[in-house]
Amino acid sequence: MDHTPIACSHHDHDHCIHDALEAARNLCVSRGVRLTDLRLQVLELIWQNHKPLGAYTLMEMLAKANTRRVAPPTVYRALDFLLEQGLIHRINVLNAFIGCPSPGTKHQSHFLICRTCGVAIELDEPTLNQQILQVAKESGFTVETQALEVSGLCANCAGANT
Amino acid sequence: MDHTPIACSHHDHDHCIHDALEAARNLCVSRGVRLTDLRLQVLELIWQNHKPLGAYTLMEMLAKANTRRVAPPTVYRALDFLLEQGLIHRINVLNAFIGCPSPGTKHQSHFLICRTCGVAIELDEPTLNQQILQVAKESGFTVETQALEVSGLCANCAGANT
DNA sequence: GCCAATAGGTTATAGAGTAACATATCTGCC
DNA sequence: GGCAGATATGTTACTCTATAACCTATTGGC
Ligand SMILES: [Zn+2]
Ligand SMILES: [Zn+2]
Ligand SMILES: [Zn+2]
Ligand SMILES: [Zn+2]
Repeated sequence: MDHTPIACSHHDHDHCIHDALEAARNLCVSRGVRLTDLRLQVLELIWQNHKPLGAYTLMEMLAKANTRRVAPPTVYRALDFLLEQGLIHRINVLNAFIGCPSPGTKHQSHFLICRTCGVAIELDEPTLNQQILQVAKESGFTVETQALEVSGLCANCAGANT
Repeated sequence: MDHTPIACSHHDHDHCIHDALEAARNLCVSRGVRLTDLRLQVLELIWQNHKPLGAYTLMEMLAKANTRRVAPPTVYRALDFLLEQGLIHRINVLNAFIGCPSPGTKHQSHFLICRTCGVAIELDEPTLNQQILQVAKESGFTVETQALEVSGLCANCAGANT
């Protein structure tokens, strides 16, 4: 069974970017929130590839793209907005941010993270979510957010070593 | 079904501390590594309760306990040692560290974290681990480490609100 | 006792994130 | 259009977390 994630495959990534920005625009319109130039630009930079980017990396990228310098609070506010709207996720173990391929649908933050190439693959496994909720319930715990961060080697990078 | 975790129950916590330090001593002896005064003291401080503590909080506690000031690298080196030996876990979402109740047995880092009282409950659910490995395998991903951090309200804190 | 290895001390700095306040931009209303 | 309140961004300064680099002390085998 070969379910190689798109992030690890050769693919038309312009398509990923386009879809993500389109979905973001639609969501923000439907919610009546403002996807400003800055927010859109940060989202676009995050989607440059399937690897999580740190806030300060994004700052540098913004500085190069914009000529103008951007201070930390500016980029963090944009990131906060994108997080609130579910357009990106935060990868705690990396202090970094990555675009969500399915914003709008309520879901948790479950990732496979390759330590070699840096790709982060978002999982969509309702049964995993269910089992986590079940385990928490047995301890009388009320779940608000989940973060599953699995680190290791993606299919490409594991294959390269054999 | 009431499986209230020990961390959320009234319990003889001296017993928790004693067991943890005893287990640590035994493990380090059997592995031929040195559980120095500093490392033991840091581990003991971490075990003061069932709440993750930050490195700088530990530094302050050390300073008070020791009279001598301790600089960041000192405490981080002790933490690195304890992490390597599996005596503590790192809670990424909090940038904090917590004692492991079952060191020596190879296992992953799965926690329920209460946002109100700060308690972190370590899960021991082999089936959850298995399911995560299965999901990763389907993506061709080689798992090295897992970090599941579920945030919400523990049984005590959820109950207090009703 | 001596040497190599390991652990800890010290200083400085990098990296991540926020508080507080000023300015600009947008939106709805007159 | 012009105004007022709300929202968004700019700016400065700072806190918290973590590590690099180098030096000294301690340990354990020979
Ligand atoms: Zn893509
Ligand atoms: Zn990879
Ligand atoms: Zn206890
Ligand atoms: Zn609680």
